[in-house]
Amino acid sequence: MTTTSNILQGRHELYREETVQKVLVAAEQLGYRPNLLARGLAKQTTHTVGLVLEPHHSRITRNDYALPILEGATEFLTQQDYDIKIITLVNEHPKYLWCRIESAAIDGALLLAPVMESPLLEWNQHLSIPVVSVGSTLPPDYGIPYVDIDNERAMRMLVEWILAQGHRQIGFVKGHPLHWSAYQRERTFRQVLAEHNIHPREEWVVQGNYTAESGRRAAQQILACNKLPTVVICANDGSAVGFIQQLTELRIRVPEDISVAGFDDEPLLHPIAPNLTTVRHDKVQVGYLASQMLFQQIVNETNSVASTLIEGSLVVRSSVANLRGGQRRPNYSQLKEVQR
Amino acid sequence: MTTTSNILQGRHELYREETVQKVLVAAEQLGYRPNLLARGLAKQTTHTVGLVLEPHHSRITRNDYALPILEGATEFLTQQDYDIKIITLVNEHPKYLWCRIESAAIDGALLLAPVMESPLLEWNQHLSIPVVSVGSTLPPDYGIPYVDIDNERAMRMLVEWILAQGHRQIGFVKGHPLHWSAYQRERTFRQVLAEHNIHPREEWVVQGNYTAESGRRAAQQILACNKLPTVVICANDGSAVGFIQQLTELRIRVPEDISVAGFDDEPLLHPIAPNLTTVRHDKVQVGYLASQMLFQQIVNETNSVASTLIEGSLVVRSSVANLRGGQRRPNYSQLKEVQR
DNA sequence: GTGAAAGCGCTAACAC
DNA sequence: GTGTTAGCGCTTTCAC
Repeated sequence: MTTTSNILQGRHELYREETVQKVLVAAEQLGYRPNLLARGLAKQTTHTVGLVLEPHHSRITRNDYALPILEGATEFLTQQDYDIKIITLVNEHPKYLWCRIESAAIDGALLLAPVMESPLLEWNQHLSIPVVSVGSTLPPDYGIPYVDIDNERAMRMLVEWILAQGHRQIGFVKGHPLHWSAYQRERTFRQVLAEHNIHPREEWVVQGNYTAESGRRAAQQILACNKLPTVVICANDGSAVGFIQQLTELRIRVPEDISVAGFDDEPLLHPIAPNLTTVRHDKVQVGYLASQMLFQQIVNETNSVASTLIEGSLVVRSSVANLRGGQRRPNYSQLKEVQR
Repeated sequence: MTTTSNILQGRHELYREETVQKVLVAAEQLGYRPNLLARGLAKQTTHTVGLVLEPHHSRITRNDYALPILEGATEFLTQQDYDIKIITLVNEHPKYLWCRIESAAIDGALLLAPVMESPLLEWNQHLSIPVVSVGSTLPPDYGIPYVDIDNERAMRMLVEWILAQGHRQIGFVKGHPLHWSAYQRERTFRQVLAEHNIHPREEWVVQGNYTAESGRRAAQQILACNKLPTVVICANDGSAVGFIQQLTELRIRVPEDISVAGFDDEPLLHPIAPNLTTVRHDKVQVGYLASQMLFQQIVNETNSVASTLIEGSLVVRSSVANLRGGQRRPNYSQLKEVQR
C-alpha cells in the first residue's frame, strides 16, 4: 500500500518506472479516484479555504467587493489545487460562531472586509487555523494579517492632485462608519489638507455609507450650505455616482459647476459615470495576494504576520475641473439659480 | 461511545434527560467540536454542495448571473447546514474534469447555466451524485433536472404586449449562441410573430452575445438597414443597454425614434437605463429553488427529475412607445438626418 | 441504556 | 523497493 499511496501522490522518483506505470495503469483501469475526505482525515488537511462573509455583507449580490475578491482568490487557489468554500454568517451567537467556522472543515480563511466591531477579529483567540483579512487594514494588535489597498497613500495622492488643480474649498462624503477604510480615507483627507494649512468647513464633511443613496443625500446636504465647495471628494465611487446623479437632476453640471471625485474606480460604474476622476483599486489582485498569503501560512504552518498594501493609482478623467486653467467657477448665486 | 455519538447528533429521545445533560455539559467543558471530516468519512457525506462554473464563465465578476444564484443558494443551504464550494473549471481535459469534481468532496452540485456543448451535460454518465442545472433549460435526454425562468412564456408575454402596443416592424438582438436561453428566446420571438402572421425581416434579427458591446454593434447593424423597425427586442438587458447607448450617442431617442425592450430586469443596470421595459427574472429565487431541489435529491437519495420553471413578469417602463396612442413614429429620412 | 469493536479510505511509520 | 500495520475521529452494528 505504501507504494500505491506514494505513487498516487506523485512521488514517482522513489520507484522504478516500471512499478510506477503498473500502478498508474491499474488505477486508470479501475477508474480509481482518491477519496479526499479519507486523505484529509489522515493528513489533517482539507485542501479547502473559507471565504467568510459577515451578516453585514448580507446580500452578497449587492457587495461589489465580494466578487472581484472571489475571482482573484479562485485564480490563485485553483492553481494550488485548493477549493473555496463560501461561509455566510447569519447573525449567530458568538457562541456558535466558532463552531460554524470550525465545522466548515477548512485549512484557513479569508475574512471579507471585517468591520470595526466584528467578533471575527478575535479569531486568534478561538481558532488556530490561519486567517487573512482582505480589504480591511486592521490594527496590529489583532494579530490578523491583511491585504488591502493602501488607502492612505491613495487618498493622499488624490487630495494632493486636487489641490494642484487649484481647489481650496473641498468637501468630503464619508464612507460607512463601521469600515476601517472609511476611517482611513477621511483621516488622510483631513491630514493632507492640514499639511497645506487648509481647514475644511465641517458642514462640507458629511456622513455617507458607500451607497449611491447616501451620495444623493450628501449632495442635498452640501447644497444646503450657504457657501459651496468647488470640489467634493466621495469616499467611494458608489456614493460619488449618487452624488453626481443628484446634482444632474438639479441641473448642476459636473465639473463646470462643481467638481466630484470618487475612489475605487469601480468597473461596474463606468457606464454610469464615465467621466469620474477616481483612484484605481485592483480588487482582483487583492483577492489574489490575500489567498497567496493565506496559502503560505497554511503550507509553512507559520503564522507570520506580514501584511501587504497594494498601491492605488490616480485615474484622471474629467469630473474634476482645473481651476488653474483660467476657468471661472460659477458663483453661488448662479448655482442657486440653476437649481430652480 | 454510542451514547455520546447519539446524543451529540441530536438523538436525545433515546436517553434519559440526566444522561443527555451529562454528555452535553462534558462536551461544552472540553470545548468539543465534531470533526466533520471524520463524520463525513463514516457517513459518506460532506454537507457540502458544489457550485460549478465553467471556463466559459471565466471571470465570475463579469457574470451577473453567478451572484444572485449564489445568494439564493446560500440562503437556502445555510438553513440546512450545508456549505457551498465554488468549483471553477479551467479548461481541464474531459479526462480530468470528473476527477476535479469528485475530489471536491461534495454531496451534489449546481451547474451554473451550462452551455450547449458543455461536457458537464454528460454528468450522469460519469458521476453518481445528484446535480441540478440552474439557469439552463436542458433537453430531457440529459436527465439533468433544471430550475430556470420560463423563457418561452416570458418572451411570449413580452412580444404579445409589444404587438398590443401596435408595433409590427420588430427587430431582435439574439443572445449568446451557446446558451439555451438565447435559443429559446429567439425561437419564441419568431413563433409569436408567426402566430400573428408577421414575418420579421431577417436583416432586423442580428446576432448578439448578451454583452453591452454586442448590443452596440447590433444597433449599428440595424441602423444600416434601408428600413428600420419600430421596436427592437434585445435578448437581455445587457445588450439592450448597449443598444440604447449606441442610439443615444447617435442622438436617436428612445422611445420617440425607436423603441427598445430588454429581458431579465437586471438590477445592476437600473441606474444606467432606468426606463427600460423588460421582463423581471428573479435569479435569487432560481438559486434558492435549485438548491432546494438539489437538497431534496441528496437527502432522499432519489434522482427524480422534476424540473421547475419560474415565471417572469412584464416590467413596463417607458422605452417602448405605444403606437396606438396616435403618436407618429418618425420616418426613415428624419432618422437618418438626426444621425449626422 | 451502554460498551466493545469494526470500519469509512487513506497515509505514514516501520520492518523486511 | 515493497508489504504490514496502526491510526486519523467518527458512526454504527451488535452484544450485554
